[in-house]
Amino acid sequence: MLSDVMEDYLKAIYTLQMEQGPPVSTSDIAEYLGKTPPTVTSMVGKLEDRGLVDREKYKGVELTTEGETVALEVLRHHRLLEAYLTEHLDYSWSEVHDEADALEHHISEEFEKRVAAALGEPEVDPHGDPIPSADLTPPDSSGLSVLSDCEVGDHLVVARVSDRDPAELEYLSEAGVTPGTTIEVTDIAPFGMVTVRVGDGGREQSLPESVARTIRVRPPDEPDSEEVSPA
Amino acid sequence: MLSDVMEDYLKAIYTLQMEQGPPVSTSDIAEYLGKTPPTVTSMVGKLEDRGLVDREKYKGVELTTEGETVALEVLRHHRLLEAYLTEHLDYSWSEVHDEADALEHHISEEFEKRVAAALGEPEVDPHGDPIPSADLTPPDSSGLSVLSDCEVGDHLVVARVSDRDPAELEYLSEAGVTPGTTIEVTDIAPFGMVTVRVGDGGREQSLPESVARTIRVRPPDEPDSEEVSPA
DNA sequence: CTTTTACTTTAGACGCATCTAATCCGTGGT
DNA sequence: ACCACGGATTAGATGCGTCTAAAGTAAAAG
Repeated sequence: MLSDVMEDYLKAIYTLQMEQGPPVSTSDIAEYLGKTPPTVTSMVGKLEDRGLVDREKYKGVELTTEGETVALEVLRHHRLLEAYLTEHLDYSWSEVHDEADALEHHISEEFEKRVAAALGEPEVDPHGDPIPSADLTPPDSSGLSVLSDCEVGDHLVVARVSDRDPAELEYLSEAGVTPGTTIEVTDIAPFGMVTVRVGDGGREQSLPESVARTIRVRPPDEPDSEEVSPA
Repeated sequence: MLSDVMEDYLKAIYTLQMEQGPPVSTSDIAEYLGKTPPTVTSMVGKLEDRGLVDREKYKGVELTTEGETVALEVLRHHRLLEAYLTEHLDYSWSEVHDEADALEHHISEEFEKRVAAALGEPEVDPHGDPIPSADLTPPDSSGLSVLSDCEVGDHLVVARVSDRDPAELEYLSEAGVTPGTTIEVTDIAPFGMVTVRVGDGGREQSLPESVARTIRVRPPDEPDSEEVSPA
């Protein structure tokens, strides 16, 4: 049996691996989880003993296949819950993350099944993050770029936004920058401030670099026309 | 902040107080929670330090008003969850208890509100147990008797059944003995085996004393008819 | 009134997750 | 090559919740 805490570490390592690629450093995990580095070292040792991570001392850590499977299971719970809360309990985009974090370790397989069924086996959560399938094969995230890496004139579709900061989500929701929305980059100012035109003829919206960095985008569906519609 | 475990103890003490009246013994709590008596002594000491229980050494323990409020909050979560799972996620009567036990400590006040709203502010859970109101005033449970204390010829309405044993619930569900059902006691055999006629002209069903002891009944709605019940 | 018995509490230990303080790599700068 | 500095690990302590074994108490039985 794995503790909630271990699951949190595995989820954190998975997320950091997605963002930066392996290996993941002790201090990055510590910062992500709000723990001190010695605490992380100690926990990572236990995860290694259980075969959930591979580790090279003083270097970093990487999930084993088994560890990744656990992380995907937790992430599936998390994202199904986010979707369910949004869809059936009238939660807004920005409220679901903390609730899902609290519940994800405590739902049964049965609950997971029923929630997935009630939602019609969804493939993405409200933030655009892919929901791992029931068989826990790693979702494919290729073909996405980070908004802050794009260039003026790019026509894009918002694929995902980070679910970690409710204030940011509130802001993006106001701005109309939600998964599936078409945007055009109209300006990139100093310090990475990105200005985009939202929707087909919509308003312009400037996003600080710290926000643009957390937004993932993909090319529009029909690459040969001017502006296209989202998925 | 109270730990999950402390909440479990308070809930257990509350339940035992309802069943047996205060004070509640160390060993009863231990048995109810599946812990050893020394563990309970130790935990009860901590609850006392926090002002959640009153205790007299070697005698027993009783909830303070504050402790009772916490217990009612947890119970409200538990029973709302049971109702929600049954109503909206297609759970059966016998499956909901464990799931609710796992989730009751981890839902937010917001979640509680939305679930209650989705259900239309229900007053009882699927087992007939009263759901404490949002202001956490103690529910009134007077007017109920235990089926095993009733007599042959009594006409009764099933008010509540215990939610703790899924197998028993399965059995009662089969037997048609569910909250709201009218029954008539037709026989009481040695060792407390109670036989009842279920529904108006329905079949007869024998219930072992261990089961009859967990069923709470009330008199039928019109008290001026044939037979009425004991205290 | 004494003894037995059942139950409760104290004593002492353990594993988990965490921290602070101290020590230990490894690498980039000179 | 050397060394300094940033990041990682070890050392050691703490609080929680749990256990077993030993000691204590209260109430029933004699």
